[in-house]
Amino acid sequence: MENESFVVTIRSDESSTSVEVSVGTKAFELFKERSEVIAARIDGELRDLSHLLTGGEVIEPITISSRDGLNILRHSTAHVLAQAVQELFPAAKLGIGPPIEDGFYYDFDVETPFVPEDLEKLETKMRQIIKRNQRFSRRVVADEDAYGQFKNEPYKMELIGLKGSSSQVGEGADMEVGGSELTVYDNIERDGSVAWYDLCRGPHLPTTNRIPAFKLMRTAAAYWRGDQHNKQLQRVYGTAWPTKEELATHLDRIEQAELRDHRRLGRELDLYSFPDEIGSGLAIFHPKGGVIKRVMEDYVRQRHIEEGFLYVGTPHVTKEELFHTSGHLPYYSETMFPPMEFEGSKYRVKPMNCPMHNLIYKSRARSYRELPLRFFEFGSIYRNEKSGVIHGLTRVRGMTQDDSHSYVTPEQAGEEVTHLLNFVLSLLSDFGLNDYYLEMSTRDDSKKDKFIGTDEDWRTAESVLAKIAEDSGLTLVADPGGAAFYGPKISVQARDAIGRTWQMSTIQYDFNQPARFGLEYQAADGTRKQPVMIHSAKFGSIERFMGVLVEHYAGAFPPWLAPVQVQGIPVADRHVDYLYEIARTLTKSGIRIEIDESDDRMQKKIRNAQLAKVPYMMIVGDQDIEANAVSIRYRDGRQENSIPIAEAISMIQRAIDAREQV
RNA sequence: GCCCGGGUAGCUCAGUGGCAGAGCAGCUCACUCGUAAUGAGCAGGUCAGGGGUUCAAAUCCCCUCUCGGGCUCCA
Repeated sequence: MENESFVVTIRSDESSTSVEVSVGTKAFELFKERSEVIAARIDGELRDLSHLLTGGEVIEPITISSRDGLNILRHSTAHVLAQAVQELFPAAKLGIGPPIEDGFYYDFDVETPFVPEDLEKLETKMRQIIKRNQRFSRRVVADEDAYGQFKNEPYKMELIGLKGSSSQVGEGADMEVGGSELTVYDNIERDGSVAWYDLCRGPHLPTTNRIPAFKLMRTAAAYWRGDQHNKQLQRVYGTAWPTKEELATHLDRIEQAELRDHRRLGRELDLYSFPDEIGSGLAIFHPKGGVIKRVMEDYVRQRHIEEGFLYVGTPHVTKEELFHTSGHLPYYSETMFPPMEFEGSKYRVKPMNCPMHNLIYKSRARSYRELPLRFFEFGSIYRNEKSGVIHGLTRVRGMTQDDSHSYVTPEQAGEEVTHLLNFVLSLLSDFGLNDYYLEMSTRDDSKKDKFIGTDEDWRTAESVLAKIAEDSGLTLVADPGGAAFYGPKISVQARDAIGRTWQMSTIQYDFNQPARFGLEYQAADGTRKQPVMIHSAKFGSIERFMGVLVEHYAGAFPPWLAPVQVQGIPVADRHVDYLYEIARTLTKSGIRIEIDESDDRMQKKIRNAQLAKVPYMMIVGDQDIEANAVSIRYRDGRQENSIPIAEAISMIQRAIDAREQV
């Protein structure tokens, strides 16, 4: 055997070195000393460490903790799960099993859906497979051979047939057939026998015992290839991490996230509830939630007026003919509550406010001199959201939109959209939300029956919005097919503090309703022209926005939003009157103070105020009274003693006015 | 809407066919206290609702409502 050699380049973030290796060298031999390296990017392609080098390659090590490395770890763990499922449930058919954010899933077609106890059995089996230390071994197969080897796996057969048209395959499935050639990964036992194999693009960990820490999280059903007309498969979600500590940290993060769930905090802080007696997806606001809601509304109403909006009011129900005019029937009827028969007419609760605002516009002749004409209200709307999607305050059936409609000339449209976007962003910032991105929702050209209007009008509308969205400099995500039936939209997707995103503010460009309602204005040249209307909700819905705020602040609101701003705590009964005296002054300035005159001990009162997440505890005892002062304790345990009364009040007032967090 | 899992006191939960339970919250009484739970007592339930099996059902079966997780949907 010749001892021929050649040169390859190893590149890492900062450096690049050439090494001479002998023919037949595999990638892992370059990283023998580095157990954290689990794969390699070779000439730009992710490869297994068993990849055979032929000379001249540029090789980047992939560590298990890198983004690619985590995906590989999780994808390999998904394979181990699938193997475990088929060992325990031999009749199970394989779906797909991709890595996802923080974990992975694998879909299976099984006769009986998995139950929670199955997860424990599967975890035990997976640990055995990991211990057996099987090798992940890649091989390329021809289509014909693949059909033979997967003849008992109908879903894999379907994917093989779809190879190369990955856009049609469905989310996640490119892990199976995303490459240019079909590959199979064999799981090979230490005795050389093949324990299991799966259609897969790879790459994978070298062996199963390179999975340091994993956990199966939950089961769920999922439609095959994401289409509700297809069969539902049983999905198992899991997570995997480079170390046991990171797994523990991840599980702890999830626990922390549950503590700030707005449904839980709503109950604990007595903000709102969802009584069965009223119906699913319909919230009631308790006094403390009512304070937050009112402060939000007062503030946003004031800001609208400052921005040139005219406050209007419209009813909750209307004869349904109005929605034929607007196009909601039939385009939107599935999402509307069914009609009520009344005095020979069918009435509907409104799912949107725009038709009503159009009637205000139409109530008299309009001149170009009035435009932009901006109507705004808190419109209570009702939508028949499917039962399975209702979720606390963030997905409800009855909500209030801070809804506006700007009627503009086509020439003014761009400027008005810019104005609205800036307005929206300033409001988000006032509420302390700064983690969001924009989404641009356009028409799906293949589903024209879901949208009204001409191609040309849609092109115009989409280009106006797209330009402004791009000019904003914010992250912009495309959402093809997500437009309203009457026009495209820009929306703000805000992240709550635990990373979930919600559609909040929307700005929609609508050329359809002005035409359907016959809206017009008299132009400077005396002709009658059709306005464009721009729909916009700044919070989106007050309910959803409040839900996101509760989670963002974990219930510890900045003083201007806090239901109780100051909790008065007397050290003993004899200090109560002094507190009430101070409370009179605070109440006069509009500061919300409550005094705890229960016969709890002072320590208990502090605990209660702490659990209620009140921003200022005003504690008063003999020493404070003597000094004509108060002591202020904050939620983080910080305390300032003996602050003169006037100074304490102005300090609190300043924080409220500045909308600061304390 | 679909799949799975839940629903026991205001809240969090125990209770696998044989008398309905605990902690917290609530109420009463005592204590008047300087930084995250004072003590004692009392009250609180159509075990989601309806139907069935059984001598006997919170417990087993069926239907409905509802909540949770996920999928689909999401102006």
